[in-house]
Amino acid sequence: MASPSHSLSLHDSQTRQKRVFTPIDPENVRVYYCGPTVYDAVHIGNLRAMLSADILVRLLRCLYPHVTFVRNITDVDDKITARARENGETIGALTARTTEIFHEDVAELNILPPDVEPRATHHIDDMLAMIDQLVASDHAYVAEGHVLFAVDRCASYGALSGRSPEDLLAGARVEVAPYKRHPGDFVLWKPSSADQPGWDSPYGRGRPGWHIECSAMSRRYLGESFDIHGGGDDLMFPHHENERAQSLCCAPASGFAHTWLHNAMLLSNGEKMSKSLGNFYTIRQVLTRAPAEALRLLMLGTHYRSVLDFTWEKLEEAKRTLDRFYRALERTPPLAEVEPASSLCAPFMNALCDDMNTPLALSCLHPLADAALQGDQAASDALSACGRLIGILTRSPDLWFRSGADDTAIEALIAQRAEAKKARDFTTADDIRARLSEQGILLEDTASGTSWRRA
RNA sequence: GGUCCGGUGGCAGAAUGGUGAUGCAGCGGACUGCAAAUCCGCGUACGUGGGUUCGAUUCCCGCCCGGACCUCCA
Repeated sequence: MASPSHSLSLHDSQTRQKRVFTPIDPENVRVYYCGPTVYDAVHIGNLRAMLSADILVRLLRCLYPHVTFVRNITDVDDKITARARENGETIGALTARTTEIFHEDVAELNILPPDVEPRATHHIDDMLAMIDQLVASDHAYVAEGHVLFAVDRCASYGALSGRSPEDLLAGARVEVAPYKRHPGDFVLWKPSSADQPGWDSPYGRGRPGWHIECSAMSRRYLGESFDIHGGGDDLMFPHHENERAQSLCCAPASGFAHTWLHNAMLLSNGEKMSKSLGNFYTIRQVLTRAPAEALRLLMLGTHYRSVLDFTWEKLEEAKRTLDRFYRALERTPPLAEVEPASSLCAPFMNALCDDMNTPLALSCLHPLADAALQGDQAASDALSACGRLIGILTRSPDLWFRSGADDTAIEALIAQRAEAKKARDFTTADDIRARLSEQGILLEDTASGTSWRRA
């Protein structure tokens, strides 16, 4: 663990203030993030929330002895039902397949798995128990086979997203169903037809509404109150607002999530990256242009609460930055088992502890790389430790610079070129270098000989 | 229409009521057969109009511009 002198501040979306983070139970910090709905591969915009959570959890693990991180999988949803029908596959096959792709994608970005990854379909009983409770306490009502949450029975409804139930009518995009008492009321349980997934319940065969799953699963694994709940900005309303209302009405004194974290959106050409606009990239598309580690660094180069406009230029720049960092680590290899407690890491840690200011933290890495390039062992150790803390610089420089190339053939050409150089036949030498360059192999002559790397 | 966030050098991107980080790109130099890498040095910015203040990029108000949300969303 890092020195206890680092105190973590986080910006809480509900109070819109940066506050010193104080865990409910310092022995077990509890975090919940909303995970994906598994009907399709995620795009790199979706991964931003996963990465924000990853940085948060990695940091918390430095500061506290134990962290429980829960991130759900939504595997029941009308989009899933529709997609499975389009694809001519079963819902189970679709959700299993896309969950696997999701796991591969987050692993590519070096996003660590959560401690618990509950699936909605495994917690229908928990959801129904909560729905029963809400109906019994008159926070919800049954109408035409639906169970609806009554927003006007929750005094603080709207407190998270900063809107009143009346405000919500202004947008006029609410579904005004005749069975709703208030247009803002939302579904906890809805009836399923024979060709829709459904579970038996006191309200008939049906399926859960979107929001209840997170209330049920966070309660199951983290309790009625926990430390941090996070997700993308676009989840703040309605998803988190509704989740909060459900949970608080079940446990009014709990406070539910003490801190809410919302990351801003990833843009593409100045607009939110989204499936519907078609302006998205998957991680596989990125991998054709740069290692996933470059994408990770790119994303960390903007604060999580600021919008980030994705461009290929930024990806290239991130890759070059990693080239330099890895070169520093190659020049002065870090000693094993270094801890981020070194005083050299203090500016970096302070930046991270200030509401996860990753851009500022990254700027602290450059002087370390400069020093490591000059042979400074402590700087190299610190660079490696800081990098690992945020999930970069985890591989060997050799792997970074030279993986996937045919080193035998390259070494042979380098030997040929060395002969040519010895004979001062620079035309041949330059020709060999040019040929390798076309294959993306870059030669570097040094006093001790020629080394190569992938460009 | 409602709610909220933002506008910083060529680009990206932080901090800050008082000499404005960092990176990339650019320019000059060292090194090199030439490169690459590395090293040294240099330049350029607070959307706009007011206000508060000894002093504003920072705080407040108006305006302009951009983005997000307003029951699909990371």
